[in-house]
Amino acid sequence: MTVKYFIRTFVIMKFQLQHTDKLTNARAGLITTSHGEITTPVFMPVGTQGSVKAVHFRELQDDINAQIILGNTYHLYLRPGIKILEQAGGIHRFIHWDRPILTDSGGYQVFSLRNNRKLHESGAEFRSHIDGSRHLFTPESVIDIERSIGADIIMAFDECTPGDADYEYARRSLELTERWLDRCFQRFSETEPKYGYHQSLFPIVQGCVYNDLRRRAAEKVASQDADGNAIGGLAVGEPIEKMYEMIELVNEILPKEKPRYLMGVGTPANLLEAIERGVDMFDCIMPTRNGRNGQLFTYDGIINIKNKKWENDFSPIESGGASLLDEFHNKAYLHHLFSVSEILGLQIASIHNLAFYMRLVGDARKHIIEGDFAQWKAAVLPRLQQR
RNA sequence: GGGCAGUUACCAGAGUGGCCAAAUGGGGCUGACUGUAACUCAGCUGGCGAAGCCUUCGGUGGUUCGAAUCCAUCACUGCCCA
Repeated sequence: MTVKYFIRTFVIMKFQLQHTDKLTNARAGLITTSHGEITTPVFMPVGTQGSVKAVHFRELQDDINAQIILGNTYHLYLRPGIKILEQAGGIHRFIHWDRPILTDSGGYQVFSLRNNRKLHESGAEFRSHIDGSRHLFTPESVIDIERSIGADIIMAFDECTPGDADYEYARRSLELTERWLDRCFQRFSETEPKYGYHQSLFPIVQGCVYNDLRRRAAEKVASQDADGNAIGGLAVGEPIEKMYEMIELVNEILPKEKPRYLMGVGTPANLLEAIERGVDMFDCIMPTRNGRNGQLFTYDGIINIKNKKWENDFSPIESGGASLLDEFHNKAYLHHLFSVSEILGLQIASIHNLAFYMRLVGDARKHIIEGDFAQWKAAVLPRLQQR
């Protein structure tokens, strides 16, 4: 391994808005980080524990062409732990990924592990899902951990409010998130990156499905003057139309000159709807998890490769698809791999789905630049959703 | 030729008088999955249907109000002895 490969100049993250669609709020942009550039709209594959499940970094880079991937603070803190990550010289060196990385804070685990944690003013007390041990996450400790992990973009510690929360719960939850946000920025300003490159802290808009809460949250987030801003607490049980409403409302307030990151979303259709409403960044486990469970996303709709009807379909996985594997293998073979539980099936399906997501947001970008995004979206949307 | 054990749904396998269309696995079919406790989870898997009804536990014939379960007999399978 050449040392040169990992030497980085210290670049402060910047966002350049390259094109804005005339008919919609869709945008095309360019993010610059110490680990390279990211064109937007961008989809970020999720690599929770330092691995995008079932996908090697070579495929991630050369076939899928992921521009940035995610890691998770809660999971990486539990295993391998901060000490190992520091000894390794940070997450990039540890996993050998030289492009940008973003870490989620563990705020989503406050939501998804809600039976294993208690919320206090000071923070969230988790019981490890692995061994039941107790761990206290505070805004301060989360920033410290994210400094040690060393991602380019780090997320504020929040409570991801469930989509069906009542107004009172949502209000209190938001107020806690806002107090935590101040503490996150305070700690962030008191500490330095550990590995010689810049880190950006993104605040997160919560507020559930309530207009006044979302508006207020967006104003608070906008006032931080962060390098980028995130919208959280969506696609967590609320009706889909509410999600789109909230994105619209929040994006009227979030600064146009900063990237907007819609956390944890979503389906291919969700992505296009959100891009249309001015979102620049996405992550979601859907292409990988659903891929492992046999669901493939294509421009001709959603297919469940486990279904009997693919048993003798020798057509390509996706004709003209984004991954090299799409033409290389046929549906009958992938169906076979799933029916005999071969690991290769999970790999091919994950690679296909991620490559498809990359292609989708890449095509969206292309049409934003060419000026016919709305037309393209209208043509493509019904096909994406058919089965 | 003799002795012993066995034959249950696609497969394996529980059930040994009514609560049995029959446990549980596997397989099969379908569905779900949105900042990943997920190669996971859910439903269906004799037939028709809403309830309910109909046909099943190797075959046949019995006993009994009632049989996968008890008896007789036949067939087949496995193991052991000649």
